[in-house]
Amino acid sequence: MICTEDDQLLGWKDFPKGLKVLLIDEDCNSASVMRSRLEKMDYIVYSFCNENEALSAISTKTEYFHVAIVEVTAGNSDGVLRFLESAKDLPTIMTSNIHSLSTMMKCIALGAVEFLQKPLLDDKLKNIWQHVVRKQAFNAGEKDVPESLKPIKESLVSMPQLQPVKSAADDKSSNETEPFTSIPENNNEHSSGCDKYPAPSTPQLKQGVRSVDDGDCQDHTIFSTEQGSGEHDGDTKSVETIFNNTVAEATVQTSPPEQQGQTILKEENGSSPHQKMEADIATSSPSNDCCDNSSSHSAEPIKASGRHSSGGTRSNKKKMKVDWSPELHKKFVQAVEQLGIDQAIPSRILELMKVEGLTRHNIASHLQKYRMHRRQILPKEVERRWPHPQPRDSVQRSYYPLHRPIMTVPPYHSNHIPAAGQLYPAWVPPASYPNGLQVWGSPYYPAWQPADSWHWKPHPGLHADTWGSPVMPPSFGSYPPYPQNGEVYQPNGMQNRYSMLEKSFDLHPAEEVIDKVVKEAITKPWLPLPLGLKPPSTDSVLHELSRQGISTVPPQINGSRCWS
DNA sequence: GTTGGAATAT
DNA sequence: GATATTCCAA
Repeated sequence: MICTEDDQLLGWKDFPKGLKVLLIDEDCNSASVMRSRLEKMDYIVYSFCNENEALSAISTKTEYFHVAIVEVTAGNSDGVLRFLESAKDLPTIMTSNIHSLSTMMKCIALGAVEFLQKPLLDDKLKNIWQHVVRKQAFNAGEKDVPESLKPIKESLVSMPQLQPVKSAADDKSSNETEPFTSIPENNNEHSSGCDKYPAPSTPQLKQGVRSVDDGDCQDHTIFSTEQGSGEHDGDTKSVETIFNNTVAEATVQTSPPEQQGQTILKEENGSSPHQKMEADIATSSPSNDCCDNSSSHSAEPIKASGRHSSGGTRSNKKKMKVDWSPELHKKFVQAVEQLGIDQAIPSRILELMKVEGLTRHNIASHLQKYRMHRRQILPKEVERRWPHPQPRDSVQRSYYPLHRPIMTVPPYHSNHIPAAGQLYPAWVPPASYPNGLQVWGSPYYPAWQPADSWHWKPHPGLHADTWGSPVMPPSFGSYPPYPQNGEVYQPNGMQNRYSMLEKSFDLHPAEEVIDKVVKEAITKPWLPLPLGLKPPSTDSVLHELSRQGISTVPPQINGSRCWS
């Protein structure tokens, strides 16, 4: 998986055969045993009886060592520690019969890559090469990297696939046969059963890659928990936030200011783009000042949280959860108001909001909540303003413009869309807005209030005189106080013309309205004629139409589609 | 097939 | 409670 043909060790066939191991063991017998075991594994062993000899050999550079194995005894710990300090660049594995946590900690703290308790298993010895690869691959400078190992570093560093947890079987089946391809394999073993091969399991303070290992382990655990027993199928983009935080933290804490930690961190961030996005937005949102000009919205990613990235190549079933921050909600409200609440449908709201990543479904869901809030709040306001007895049902449904009486929208001006905040001043001055009308989100959105103060007529029939020319057909008086959906609200083509009509009635004389309607009918003869005019008005329209040469009208005009 | 809206699930 | 998802009608 992680290694391709190109990643092969150049000039190092059968790696790790020939790896040079510096062995320090004061016990000659133990040393010879260890040597023979290592040599069976095709390592080249240089054994020393004490640290000084070894350090001398290192300093004189008579030989290059890839890895050191140092026996720690009760009596030589000082020397061992000294060795560790002096040979920081050499991956050093401690072995010992003693079980002293403090000694282990000291060694590890001083840079030992691993502390192995004796007796040593073959597997552990066999895998010591991993420390070499790791050390070389993630060493800060290139200077210490043998030419033969540089390909390893490059391949490892550039390999986000290091993170995912895949089954060992996968790796084995798909990997090349090059020895170092077993790095992830071993890590997999490590992560899928963290103690199966404990060899490279010691926390490695000097090398960021350790956090990858740990991350693997944690990742696996957390991820499994998150996803259930099932199907994370190696999708690294699905890693939960907690995983990223954990890894990032571990990386930062354990990595020296070298590059490897940062590299890993980048990879982690990259594996969860939405998280970065969230962070970015979270910091930028307070400065959002787009409320002043609702028409100048610029596409803006949403702050979203969730376990999956929306941009993942894999089909993540779960969408990210939209966080309707005040700013986002403000945009929403502005869009709704800009559209006019009767035109505020998810798709249009979505267009106006211009928020990247937001979907129609998100809008619809939010709109649903929005309306519910309105539904809860408006009755109170309505009750306050219109203390007339009225059917409860009507009040409850009045939140929705389709059910409200006509004339709740500003005068129609051909293409003018009133800006938010300018919607209904003619009816109720802002000063008269009740303080108690702190509706959903209103603290954030002054422009919201007018929209909330729908001063619709609870009884159009009763108050028609108050609001200008009635627009109900003659039979309307016998109707329920509130037009049902599909009555006042004209579906399809009827809607525009009619809403235009209704929008015009409050301020425009009937004749002017008729003119508008006539013009509309002329320019868009395919649309049905509006209903809702009083007979004289309708007659006037029809007369004007015939005068203009339009003699036929859609059947709806005479039919009873809306009013019967 | 798309959309909006309500109901329901998470 | 907030949001996503599902269902259904248009």
